[in-house]
Amino acid sequence: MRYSGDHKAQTRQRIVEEAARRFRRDGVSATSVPTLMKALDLTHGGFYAHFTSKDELVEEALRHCATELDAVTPTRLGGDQPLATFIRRYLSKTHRAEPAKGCVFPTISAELGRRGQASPVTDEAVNQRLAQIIDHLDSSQDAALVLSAMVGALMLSRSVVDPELSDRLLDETRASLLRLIDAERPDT
Amino acid sequence: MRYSGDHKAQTRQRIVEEAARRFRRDGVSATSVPTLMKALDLTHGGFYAHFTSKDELVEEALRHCATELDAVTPTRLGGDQPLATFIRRYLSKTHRAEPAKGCVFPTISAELGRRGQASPVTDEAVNQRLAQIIDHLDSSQDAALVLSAMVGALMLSRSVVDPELSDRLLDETRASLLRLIDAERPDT
DNA sequence: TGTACATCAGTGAACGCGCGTTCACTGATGTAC
DNA sequence: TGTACATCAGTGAACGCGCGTTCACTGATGTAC
Repeated sequence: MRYSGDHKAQTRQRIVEEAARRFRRDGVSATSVPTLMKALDLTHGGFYAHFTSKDELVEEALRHCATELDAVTPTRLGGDQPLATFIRRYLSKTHRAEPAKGCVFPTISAELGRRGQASPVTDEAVNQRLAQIIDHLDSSQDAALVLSAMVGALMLSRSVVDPELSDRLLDETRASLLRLIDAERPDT
Repeated sequence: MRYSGDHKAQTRQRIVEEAARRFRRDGVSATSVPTLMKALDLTHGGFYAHFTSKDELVEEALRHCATELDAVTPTRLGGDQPLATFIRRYLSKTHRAEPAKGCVFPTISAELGRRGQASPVTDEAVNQRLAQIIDHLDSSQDAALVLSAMVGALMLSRSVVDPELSDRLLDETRASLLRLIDAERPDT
């Protein structure tokens, strides 16, 4: 079949978006090319009309995740209200329940840390995004703490079996962070 | 060949320990039974004289990791000195460099969170250990924050490509945490 | 003490399976006339 | 406007590979006599 105009570009985009969802939900190595394509009602062979390898898709999907993050990240820190809102959204039960739509770091950072040795995936985009977030938060001295705690709490709350412990990790970390950033800016 | 006494138990223990190392270094699914056995100068077939399945080994290795944690975890919080020491050790460059010997949470929590759906691995031991740590820290109100931040910072510092950013995550989070727990106990 | 036998930890070929990737192909549609 | 042809996104059988697991086996050593 021949399709016209931007049909191919659209398909490519659908693959990237579905991959970005699945990489976050199931992990990179647990997401196979055949399964991914089937989910889009395509066959696995067609994949290589769009990407030269799975690794190329990984890079592109990570870039997509990093870009998507813009939507959730506070781009300006004009006061602590946006930061507090960011923390509340990040450490929400909605975010915990939907890793596929959420932040990349809690789901695939550990896997990416290992990929470095095995396969040469350049996760430049993700790294840059991480640096950017820290810089944005940097008006506060505790940027690294705030980021690390959010990522850690979300990851742990997802991995824990006991629902009570899971809630506790989420709720207590959120409360502590909000208290912390409030103490830092008592005048606003 | 026939071996006597506790030879079999010793081999089993060697398998568990090597698995615990590799699961943390490479991840659970990236560690194969044949590779694991080869590392111990054994053949893959013999594995099933010790375990009924890889999943059984996963459970046992996680139990092993949880127990090992005792060595690094502050068992008593008689003052903030032990907690401060714990934080310094946890967020050290040594710990960052050696995931195989370190804490389980930063390396396989994300993977375990997903395993829940796919395969029925009961990571009870790991869960209990997590709850215990929080309870130990609980004399401070920020137990969940402290734990989440340490786990998150270590994971992120390992996954990041830029060494400067990696150091920054480790150093700034450590500094923030030490400042935080110091502020909480100004009298000690 | 010396010999015959039973044990069973460990061996390695073989299984079915899904992976990433290749490749000859198909056939609906855009384009040329 | 109508027809012939070229295009190329997507198809699906096939590849080599490593996985988890099975199983008939081996052979050094403990035990019985």
